[in-house]
Amino acid sequence: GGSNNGGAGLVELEDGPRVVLEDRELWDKFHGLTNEMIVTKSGRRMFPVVRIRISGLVPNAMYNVVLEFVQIDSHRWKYVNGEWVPGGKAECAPTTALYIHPESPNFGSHWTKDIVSFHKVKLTNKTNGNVQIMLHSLHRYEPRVHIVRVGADTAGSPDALLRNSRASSIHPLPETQFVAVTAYQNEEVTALKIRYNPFAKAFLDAKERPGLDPRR
Amino acid sequence: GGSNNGGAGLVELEDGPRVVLEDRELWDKFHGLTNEMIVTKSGRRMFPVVRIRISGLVPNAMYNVVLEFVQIDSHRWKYVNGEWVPGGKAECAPTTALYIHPESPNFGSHWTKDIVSFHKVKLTNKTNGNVQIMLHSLHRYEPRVHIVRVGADTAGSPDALLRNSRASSIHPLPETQFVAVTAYQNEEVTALKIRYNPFAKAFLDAKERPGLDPRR
DNA sequence: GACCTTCTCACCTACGTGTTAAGC
DNA sequence: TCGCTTAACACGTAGGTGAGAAGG
Repeated sequence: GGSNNGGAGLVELEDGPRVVLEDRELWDKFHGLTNEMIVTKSGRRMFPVVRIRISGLVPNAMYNVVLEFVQIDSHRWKYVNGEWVPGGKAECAPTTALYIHPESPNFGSHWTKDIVSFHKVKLTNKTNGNVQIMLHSLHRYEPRVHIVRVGADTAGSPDALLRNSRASSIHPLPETQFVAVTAYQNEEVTALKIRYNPFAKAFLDAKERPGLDPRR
Repeated sequence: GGSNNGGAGLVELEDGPRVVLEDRELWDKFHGLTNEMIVTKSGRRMFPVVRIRISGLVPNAMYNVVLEFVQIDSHRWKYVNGEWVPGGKAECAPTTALYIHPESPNFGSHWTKDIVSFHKVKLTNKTNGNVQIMLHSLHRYEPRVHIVRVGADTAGSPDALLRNSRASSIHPLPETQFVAVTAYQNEEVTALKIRYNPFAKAFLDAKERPGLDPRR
């Protein structure tokens, strides 16, 4: 802690966990277009991947790190004439979707020593009994990170852990907001996904090679 | 606990963690031939995979689960005329190799709710700075499982954790003993590896299809 | 030469992409 | 019809096999 240091020129002015989003430039590219994330029955990974740098934890204390998906509003959205517009009232109640980082629980020193990546989280539109995140297609979401202190005698469901708010901090990631879709609507978003996601390289080749590739 | 129950017909007669090896039939096939495990510079997975079922943990307590590779004797071994025979004295001091299960640390309830698999452990003969297990080729090893109780204020190196033996239990897995090799010596071992490891299916096809495959 | 190690290779497993056509 | 969802598909990434040739 450092809040009672008398303010002697310290950079850290606040106590408690701090979270910084990685790949900000990439996220901003998508956010500027209104980002979309595919949801499928079997679950789809996110791209870009939510990756964060954490600091301000007690090294020897134990924490869970949780990614939450908050439904931003109660509207259903439509993509018409190149822009997203709100439709009627939402037909479904906003649900809380929680993804516990698979390295949880772990020591503060573990979470802060390296970038924490949520590349394994999968988004779905079906209520699988799995560990996947169920979202409503054509609704908007904002990912948030929760850092929850746990002890060797603290157990219970993820929800119970989050409600124990005295030992929990919340870190919104507004740059990672997105609309859940079953198929991409904005072709500029599709182009960005293909350009930067290595798993979509097959489609990048088809579009970029003619004219740019000096081979042959 | 159950050691002071007066022996009223209970199955569990002892306190503390219990470990049972999975895939016993498969392991016994290899053990009967004297099992071999490949070591490479970049690290090689084990096959069969060490998979265990754990019980007898305190659900809300925190544990590390560790796989240790104990050099059985100080001899160097040779494969001559179809059998393994001890050579001269060992030229290298027996080392202790520890692999902390990647889900560590975790609650007792986590470790006991499902099979714990060590499929990601990699064996090497080079001192990489990595998390890989360094073994001496042509020496014999016995894998052992350590279950180490840890608290939110317990930190330190893996070795330090193991030496804190008051909160640690050791579970030898004699059926998983093997000779570390850079190339298989016993062709019967090779045949078993090909037969049961899905990643070696290419070689299974080449050997089993002619005469057995009704296609064509 | 005999023995052991290293490297490259074809051939797998496993699964992450957007596309496309069909379904509703 | 139109809008949205689903499933099959081709084509990638990523990496686990023993074989076999080459090296020491």
